[in-house]
Amino acid sequence: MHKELRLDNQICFRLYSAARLVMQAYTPLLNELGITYPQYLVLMVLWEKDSQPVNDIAHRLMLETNTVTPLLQRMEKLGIVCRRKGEQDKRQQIVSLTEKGREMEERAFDIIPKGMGDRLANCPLSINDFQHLAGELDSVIDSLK
Amino acid sequence: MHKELRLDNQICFRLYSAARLVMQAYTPLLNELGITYPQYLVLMVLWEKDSQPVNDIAHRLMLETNTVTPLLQRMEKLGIVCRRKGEQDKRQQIVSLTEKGREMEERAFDIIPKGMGDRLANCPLSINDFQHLAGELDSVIDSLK
DNA sequence: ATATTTTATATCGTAAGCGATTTACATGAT
DNA sequence: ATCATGTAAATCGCTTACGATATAAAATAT
Repeated sequence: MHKELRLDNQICFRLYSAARLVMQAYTPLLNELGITYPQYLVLMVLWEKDSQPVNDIAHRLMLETNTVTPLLQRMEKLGIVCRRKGEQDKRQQIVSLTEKGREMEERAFDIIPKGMGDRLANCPLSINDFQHLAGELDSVIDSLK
Repeated sequence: MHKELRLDNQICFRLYSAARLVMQAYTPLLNELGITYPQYLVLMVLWEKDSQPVNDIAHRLMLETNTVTPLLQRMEKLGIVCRRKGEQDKRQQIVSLTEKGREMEERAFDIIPKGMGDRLANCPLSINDFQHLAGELDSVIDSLK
């Protein structure tokens, strides 16, 4: 029985569980908008800067294009983004928000921050703790990406 | 442009990315054992306590049985666990390690801790930082599960 | 004892993720 | 200019996740 191999000693299991549980907390809120968490991530990327090629979106999210392409195809079906061939580089697909996608930012702003605040109300961590956590996660991310 | 909706301000995106990147770091190591990360989690549960019903494994991993059942079916095909009906309660499936599954603990011990240590060598966090991170993640997990 | 409800697991459908390969276009080399 | 190399997306196959539903056995109610 090796203590290194005990579940309770695994930082990765904690990351894996925390990520899943936080995504689950988002789910009912995102359902009101009719989107999933990864779709919400794509929207945040596009709200920040509209009309980007698939590759840029994938890099920003640290995902492969073979994950992002089908994601964008589903979002196109939902009518929240549109895709068109790049003009200088015809290999690219430039992804842009539709009017519906743009309008979702206000709705998200009304629903998500408050909703997540409520869900994390009984979490004992302070704003400071969360900032600290963010920094530590950034260290892990930077050293692995 | 709402700063609350910026990707950089999202603790959840960090958790999601860190979890994926750490799993990716495990992948080449687990490939040597011929298993995936969730399968490794199941093995850790069974190495700790062999012969458990599906429900107990699912609870330990905070997963639903409809995730764990197919996972166990694949592991059975790989010959690392076996499943048999519960004797007192015939609804249960008792999952046990095979000889192959039991032997994998030593191989995992030879490969995983050292391999992950190497991969995180350039991560600036100390042992103390990791313990602190573990505590903060536990707070998030406890308040959401 | 029989009917109702709960519980344990399995099945189905859909959306991610990701390794491997393919296709179309662009870029650089000769 | 032609050919080789590189790059952007897309496609394929497989494994998670998870909501919803089904099925069988157990527990409870009447």
